[in-house]
Amino acid sequence: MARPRVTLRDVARRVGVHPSTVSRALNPATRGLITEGIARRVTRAAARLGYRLNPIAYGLKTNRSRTVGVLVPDITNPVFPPIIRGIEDALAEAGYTAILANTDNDAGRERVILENMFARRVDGLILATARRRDPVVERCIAEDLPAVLINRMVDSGAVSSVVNDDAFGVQLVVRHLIDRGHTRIAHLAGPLTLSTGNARHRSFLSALKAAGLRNDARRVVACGAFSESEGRLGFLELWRRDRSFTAVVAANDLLALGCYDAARELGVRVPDDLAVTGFNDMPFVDKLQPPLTTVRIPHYRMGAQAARTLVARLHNRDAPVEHVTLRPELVVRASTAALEAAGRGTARVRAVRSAL
Amino acid sequence: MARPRVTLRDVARRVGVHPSTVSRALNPATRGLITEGIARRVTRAAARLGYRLNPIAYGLKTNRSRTVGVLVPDITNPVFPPIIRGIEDALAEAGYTAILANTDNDAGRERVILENMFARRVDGLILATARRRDPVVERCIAEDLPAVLINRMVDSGAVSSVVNDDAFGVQLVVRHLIDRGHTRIAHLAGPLTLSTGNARHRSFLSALKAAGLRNDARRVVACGAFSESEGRLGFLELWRRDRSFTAVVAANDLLALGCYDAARELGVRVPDDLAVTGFNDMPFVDKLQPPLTTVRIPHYRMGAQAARTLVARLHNRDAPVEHVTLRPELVVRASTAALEAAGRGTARVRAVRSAL
DNA sequence: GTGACCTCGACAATCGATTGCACGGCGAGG
DNA sequence: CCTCGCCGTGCAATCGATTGTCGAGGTCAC
Repeated sequence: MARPRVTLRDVARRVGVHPSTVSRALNPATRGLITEGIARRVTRAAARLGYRLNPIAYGLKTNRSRTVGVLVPDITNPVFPPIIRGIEDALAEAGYTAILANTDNDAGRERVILENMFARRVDGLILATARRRDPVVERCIAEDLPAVLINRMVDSGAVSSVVNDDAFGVQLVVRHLIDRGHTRIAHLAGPLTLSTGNARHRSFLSALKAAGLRNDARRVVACGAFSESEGRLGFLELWRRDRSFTAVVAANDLLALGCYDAARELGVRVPDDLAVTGFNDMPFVDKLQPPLTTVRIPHYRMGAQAARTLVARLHNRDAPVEHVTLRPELVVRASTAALEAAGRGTARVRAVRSAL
Repeated sequence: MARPRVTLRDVARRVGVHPSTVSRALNPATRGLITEGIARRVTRAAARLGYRLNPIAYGLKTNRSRTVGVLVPDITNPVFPPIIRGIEDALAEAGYTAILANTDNDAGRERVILENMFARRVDGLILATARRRDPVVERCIAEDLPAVLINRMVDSGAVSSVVNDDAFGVQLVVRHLIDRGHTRIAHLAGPLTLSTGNARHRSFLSALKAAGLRNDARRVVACGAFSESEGRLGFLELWRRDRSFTAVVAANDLLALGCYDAARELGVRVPDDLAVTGFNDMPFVDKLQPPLTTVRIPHYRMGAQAARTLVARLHNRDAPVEHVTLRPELVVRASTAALEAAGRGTARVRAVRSAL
């Protein structure tokens, strides 16, 4: 039997005071208004009866739901689960609950979901879906709903965000490749409409420049999406344009996977003929053949940080906009290893090419 | 500015009727009580004003939250995201929202989370965490909270469930191996305290029996958890006991991954010396070297089905307990391919072994 | 023409909390 | 001893919906 829940009145009756007194005694912010003795008796009685605040009633009265909406493109993409765990763990700590939704990067779906979030009276939003100019973000600003972006940013910078230091990550990769003797490095960029794709692309160009390498426009292809199939197509396009590169910096692991596919089709061997790097360090990329050199992003920490930033804003409506950047680390694996040891170069690549 | 939301009273005022009339006109179940003409005017006005039911107020009054708790062990485990998507998509269709929580298989955490779910007044629970005898499930029964189990079952069968047909899946795998010429087949079982580990183990034994193969107890090892490291240890134990088997049926993909690791350490080649099969068809196991033969479980459909079962129960409190079983399919890849073609057998395995 | 019945919608209570306001009692100061 | 002020608590309104009850008005039969 669902025993009836204990309410404020029950506690009040038990102690012999008015419900409002109980409410005040139990609320840390107003507890000071109540005589210490009574407050203690209330607390004890509440504990004994097993009183729990009814969040629904609380929400109705205060118009706060202690609930946060979390929008991700697709939870099935393995970068998001750790982010989500980070968010949920940090939110739980502050007494908030997450409501998750997948947008599939579909603007229509996004609108519906957003509508639903508003209806559910979420106190704030964490968005992993932002485009560089984003209607959802603008709506949040217009409606004055606190939001924090994660993983991506909007160009205007008007909303708090927690992102990976993409520039630093790309730098790590490029330096690593140069250390391995590469000078002709191609880039398989992500969609330039996403801040990640854009930032990594720009960072790639400046990393080349910083190393004194010339930038050949033929060696950069932007993919339409962060997916394996787009990666494959992108690599084929790179290859069609010019085959003189000895390394590819893919803007994320899925694109790198596409490179593997295309390379296999073309008979190009990784890493003997070509070095490939990814970005994200998704689960299992260490199990690929060869294991993928990539950049590990602190996803869990990013999630937790985003949640904390949002909670801070929720507790203090005019906390300043904050942009947190977390440092990634390079994970070297066999897809780029032992290059100079093999003493290989263009000649070898040419041989493969003619064998096609 | 957060414009004030439109309420029932606003609509009522606009049409010139009482709020209760609006409520009834908008609720399909009670709409019949209202004259068609008024009902239409109300509907139109509501649409024009952009009225949206306030779920908080609704929840307070009806003691229903249109919210469902979803407990999974760890969203980071790649089998769960598709399940969760299935759940959320199906729930959304019925106007419900999921609240997700990760238990980490920790009973203490589970209790806290459950308490929180009760406090949030979830209308029902979907559990992917059930042990064969489970306190959470018992609590749900005691409190009369509708629940549906997914992926796992409880021994008592007292709660609805949606599971994969593990027996059928194991049968597919064993038959496939036998077709490939294997007769000495080992089994790396999961924890027997979980219904999946238990069912797959039992099915393995009966599949052997059905094929007229003898069951050698040395060829079965139960792992302590569904993890790569446990899989590795389990395989080493199998190997220590007896090396005459030519194939391993792992109870899930992570265990199979552990087999790959151990095999590599021992110098055993897959599939040339040993066939390995998994279970689940996790993302990227097709990228392993060699790609893993495994059983694909319809995770998304399971999630969706679980949600629908729960919603049915929510709409009709005495819907019968229901156990749905979904059929998996065999995905043949290189980890078991072309065995008989290689004409290999014990002799070859012996050779490898002596080479250690 | 009148009474019984039925239909439709208004009224008001309610869910469980928060919070502005009023009030009673007490201490201090004149 | 009276009054003023303040402190601590009770009172009651409120958030936005649902729903049992009641009454007004219309219809129909006698």
